[in-house]
Amino acid sequence: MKAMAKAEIPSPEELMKIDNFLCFAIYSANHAFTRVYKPLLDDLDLTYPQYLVMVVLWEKDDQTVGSLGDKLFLESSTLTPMLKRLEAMGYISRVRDRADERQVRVRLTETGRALKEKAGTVPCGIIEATGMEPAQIGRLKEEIAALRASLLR
Amino acid sequence: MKAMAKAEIPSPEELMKIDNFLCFAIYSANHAFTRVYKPLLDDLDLTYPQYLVMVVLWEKDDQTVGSLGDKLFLESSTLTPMLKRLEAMGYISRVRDRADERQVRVRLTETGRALKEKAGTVPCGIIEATGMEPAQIGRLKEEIAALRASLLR
DNA sequence: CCACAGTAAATCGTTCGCGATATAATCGCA
DNA sequence: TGCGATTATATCGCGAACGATTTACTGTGG
Repeated sequence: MKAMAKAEIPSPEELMKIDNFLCFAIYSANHAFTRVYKPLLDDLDLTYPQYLVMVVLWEKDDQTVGSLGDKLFLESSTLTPMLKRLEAMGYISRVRDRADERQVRVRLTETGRALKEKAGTVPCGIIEATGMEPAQIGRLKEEIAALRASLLR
Repeated sequence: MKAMAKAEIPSPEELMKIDNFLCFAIYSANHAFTRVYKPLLDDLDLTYPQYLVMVVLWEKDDQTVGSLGDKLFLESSTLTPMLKRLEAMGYISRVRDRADERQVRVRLTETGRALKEKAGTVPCGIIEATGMEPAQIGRLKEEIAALRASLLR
């Protein structure tokens, strides 16, 4: 056996190996998720980031761009073009708020709302691909969310 | 208290909430890492993905595009433009292999090699930003690497 | 009432990331 | 030998993602 799993301080050499990078594990796992999602989302004509936007809207309809950005940790410079594509596909509408014309209200269309049913099987497919138990998934998710909070602090 | 943390099967409703998505935790943590890296890498004139390429080369110089892609889980369509930028910056050279002209050998320049010293403090800055202990980081990294393996299976 | 600070989206330019495809070199085998 | 299959990289088009900036609206103090 090669590592005694003592609480040793990692040497600078070890610190510089890509396979010891937590960030790289996350970076590459993120790409892996994207690839797993691809075939599942092709049916819905959604990309993975677009799907995340739809999930947020299915959870709560009629949100501003800013509110979506807060939940997804994305900037308006990312969201605006994405939302325009979703609008062009007929899944959402984008309308200036009458009361505050600075804001744009993003709403599901009937088609967009209906898509939720069709997407119902997607999470199962993903869970299966992880090869993990729901409880384990939940635990890992919490740890990573906590990490994210630290990083954004 | 709202959740008894029993090993219940999550309801379809719960499954469709973005904050319960493991993939979203990873997606957003990845963006968070990118933002933390930005100021640390600005000194080196590297983007975060470029930095990862350099790390792999510092670990082992003189690799083919394919070998880099295997280690970073990236396609040539992603790497080729990135490597051209690193070459234009003077950090690497790209030369066709004499023995097998299909391959391109990527090598560090003197400048590129020297950059490793300057980058020495980066991992510490990142570890600090995670707010985690090295052992904890290692454990989490392993879990996510295992997840990645499952997803790519 | 109005200049001005603040806020919300949109726009622009750059870099990543991929799939599909193209190009070019090598390999296998008849 | 030579030709079809395979392999390695490059190219292209598209969709994220961001920082910096712009545009347009709101809200406030004088």
